[in-house]
Amino acid sequence: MYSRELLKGILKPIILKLLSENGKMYGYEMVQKVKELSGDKILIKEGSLYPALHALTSEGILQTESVSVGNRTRKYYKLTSSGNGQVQLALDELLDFAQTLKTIFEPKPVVS
Amino acid sequence: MYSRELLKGILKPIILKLLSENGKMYGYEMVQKVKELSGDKILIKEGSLYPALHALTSEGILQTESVSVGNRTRKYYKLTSSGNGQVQLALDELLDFAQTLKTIFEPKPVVS
DNA sequence: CATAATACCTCATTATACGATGCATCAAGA
DNA sequence: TCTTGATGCATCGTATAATGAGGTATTATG
Repeated sequence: MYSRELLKGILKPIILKLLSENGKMYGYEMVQKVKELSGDKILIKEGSLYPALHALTSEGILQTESVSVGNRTRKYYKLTSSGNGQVQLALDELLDFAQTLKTIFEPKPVVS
Repeated sequence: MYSRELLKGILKPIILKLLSENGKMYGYEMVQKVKELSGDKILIKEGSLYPALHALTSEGILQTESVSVGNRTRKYYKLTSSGNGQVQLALDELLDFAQTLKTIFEPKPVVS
């Protein structure tokens, strides 16, 4: 698990990335998926995820679809067409950011 | 420039990285160096930098040395011996984080 | 029968980067 | 000479987003 503040700013992009690749997912599923993708290093908390999903929905980027599974309700999220158009910019920024971090923190070889 | 929140959590590690490689630096110099290293993508603001430097100093990780340059005072920062021992963990975390981001956001090749 | 996993949710707290602001020196050009 | 931009330090209120703690309910497992 990374230090708390490092994760700021990456939650919404992660959601967008997941949905752009998988079409539709529900909250609990996203938590599991990110845990798996990150090798247990990023554990999204429900207290973070649900507010983020609601925000993206009210921004018109996501839309929901509720499905009953037995007696439980499962709420699927997917990108709106408007959301679809905005995803690539967010993902590009994150990739670029990751590359910049690598460049900065790459160990400088010791001259021997 | 990256979206504001993305930069949370990377400022102190950046400072540690700079000092571990350059021995001693002063604040203004760090701002320029990061700008250069990041290709103008990370512009550290003074309102962020100086409080961070002070915090690291009061945590015993950095120590200062004031030098007069003409009529101006320049405040150099360097790692304490205690700080030196803690640097590697922080830098490793950031490198690891950068790699995780890359893994997550790497474009998934479209199967054609 | 109890516990863990599934599945959703809200809200106060916390951490940190930023903008605005302030002060002062120095170099360069109009 | 005057003004602008760069150098160089600093403080402080604001904004933002992730978290922890709390809540409710269903389903599977031992």
